Amino acid sequence: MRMGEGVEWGLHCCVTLGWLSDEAPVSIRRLAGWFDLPQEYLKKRLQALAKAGILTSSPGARGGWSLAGPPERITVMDVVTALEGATDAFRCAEIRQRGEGGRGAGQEFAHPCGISVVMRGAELAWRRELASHTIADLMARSPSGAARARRNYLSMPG
Amino acid sequence: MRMGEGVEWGLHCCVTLGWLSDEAPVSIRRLAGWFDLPQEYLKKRLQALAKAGILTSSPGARGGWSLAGPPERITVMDVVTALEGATDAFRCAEIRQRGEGGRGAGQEFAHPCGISVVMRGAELAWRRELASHTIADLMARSPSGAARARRNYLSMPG
DNA sequence: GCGCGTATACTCGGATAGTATTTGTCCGAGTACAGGGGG
DNA sequence: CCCCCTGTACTCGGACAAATACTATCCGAGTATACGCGC
Repeated sequence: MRMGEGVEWGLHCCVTLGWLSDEAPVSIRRLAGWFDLPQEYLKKRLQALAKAGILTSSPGARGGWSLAGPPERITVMDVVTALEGATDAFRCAEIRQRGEGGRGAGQEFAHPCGISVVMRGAELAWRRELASHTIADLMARSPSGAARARRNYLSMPG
Repeated sequence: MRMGEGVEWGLHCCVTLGWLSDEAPVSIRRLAGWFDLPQEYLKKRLQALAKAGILTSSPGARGGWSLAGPPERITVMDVVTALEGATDAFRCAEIRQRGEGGRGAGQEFAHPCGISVVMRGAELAWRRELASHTIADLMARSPSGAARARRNYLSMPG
């Protein structure tokens, strides 16, 4: 069970854009250059964030990406679900109903099976934890030099 | 981010074996038949559970699988980590240190980045939740008929 | 009855193939800005 | 001076290719039980 790399990319980009929210939008080229990421694929991930309403993109020259809202209102979970999808990691295939186990099925399967209940509960705890942190939190927690360095590089002309 | 199907299989098998712990070990053929699962692949997953010390297997005729310990002492998390590996779903690739961002690196990266801290915390909450439920819990929560039906089928000769 | 050989029913582990998902790249099209030339 | 036209720097979206998981199957080998056969 693995989470895509795009999540790390997306979160770092959100933090970065949070620091530069008072400036012009930042192009993919700049963001990819800062983190040394494949530009085209990063674009795809950011597009997913835009579709979820987390980022906005402006086309044309001097266009680029910026946060769609204040960093305090974007949670880590928002980013994760935008990039990884809203479906749970554990998907109950109801194997208890298949094969011989499902033959003489009575009321037996009216209730969801305990396994999926436990799994759902665990993912809920996970989501809750992710939802309790915002981009603003991440910005505040980062070393002070990081924001400055990024301003210099990413708002530099060229 | 998706969890392998083997987790559902493994948990159902553990519950089933818990119900049959007083009987002879159960063969793969029986288990696969009960849930209608691919026999050879199920075997692989159960072997992973055996390697983790959750199941024991006995070779030879009338051999098969059984729980290695009392169901109260096997947590759902034990099963999940045995099947999915112990590594976190989120793996921090430290992209903050790459590209232009890593050029003038000072003490900046001495502390782990806030993103991985948040992610780790969330997975911890997830694991904690999984660890709080045991196979015995799942057995108790299942409809009473299920245990009976399984005894009939799986301990039946042939 | 006892011992031996054989058939049977399992597991073990490696090798391999198929499929789905993730990651990465490419290209044509649209959009905004900037600058230059003609009116 | 103003308008249009073109070049440039972006994004959008689809199509495609590569890499990596995940799922599934196959096979030779080992091991314990069951059974029958000869002694």
